[in-house]
Amino acid sequence: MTVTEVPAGGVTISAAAELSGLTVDTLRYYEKEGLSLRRPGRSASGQRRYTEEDVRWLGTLVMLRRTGMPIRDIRRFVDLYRTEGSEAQRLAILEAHREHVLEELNEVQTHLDAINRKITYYKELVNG
Amino acid sequence: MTVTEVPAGGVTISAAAELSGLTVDTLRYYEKEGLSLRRPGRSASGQRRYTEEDVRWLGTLVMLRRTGMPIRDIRRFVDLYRTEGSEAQRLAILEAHREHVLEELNEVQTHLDAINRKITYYKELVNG
DNA sequence: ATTTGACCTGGAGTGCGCTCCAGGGTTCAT
DNA sequence: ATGAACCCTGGAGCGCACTCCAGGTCAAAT
Repeated sequence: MTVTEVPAGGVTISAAAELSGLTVDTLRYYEKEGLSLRRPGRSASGQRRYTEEDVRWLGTLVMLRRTGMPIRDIRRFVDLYRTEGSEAQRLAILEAHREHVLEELNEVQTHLDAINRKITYYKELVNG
Repeated sequence: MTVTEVPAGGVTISAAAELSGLTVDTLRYYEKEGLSLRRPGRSASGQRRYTEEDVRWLGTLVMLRRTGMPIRDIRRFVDLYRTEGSEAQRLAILEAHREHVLEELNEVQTHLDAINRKITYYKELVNG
């Protein structure tokens, strides 16, 4: 099932979880924390139904989380998303976040270089 | 003060903290958690004195932590370090960790690409 | 009719990695 | 010799991001 295969009536929370790579619990947690762009609709009996757009938004949340943005900051971003004419601010947040991620990557890369040197050293020690 | 400027008698915990980029509390915490290669020596009055080697080891800890290795795994690594003839196992752990870090970097890079696309989109929206 | 299984809510619990604190001793410049 | 600044220990506390649980509703299959 790909994200484009969301039926008209929307999918259940467990399907949305699978599509997004999150867990059912995490989806409900994110919603509680105000990270949903809009609360997903509900079936007649009160169960969540995620539209394609909802599922795409989950992808955005994953993108931000997995690059290390804290929940608190994502909430600020989402709040802007709900505000008309906030495009410039959203852009600013994304650019600041990108800088942050690049610094992170840089630092990790530096430490990775050190790990590689250590590996080379051990390889010579063990095999050489 | 660089790592090569550690005097013969060793430096205090606060100096070691500055040299390693960790906090005094973290140094004591790591020691408690068994991450010290050897417990640092003590002054006559019982204060820790870090030698140059101690400080270099802190650098190794930082390298592993900042690339995401959990305390628990680092402890296993340190235990091997204290075991003679464990070089092959140490190498294996480092290589496994490198793979893990590379996967991490890859995933973050993928999400970063998505962020960049979003930034481009907003830039056109805002300026264009 | 009842069993199964997915869903619901509110709230408690967990694991991690620190971080802080109380209460006490030591070192050092003035 | 006194006050500020540093160090010690054991243990409590914290922030984060989930994760789990109890107790309940509901729909569909048997």
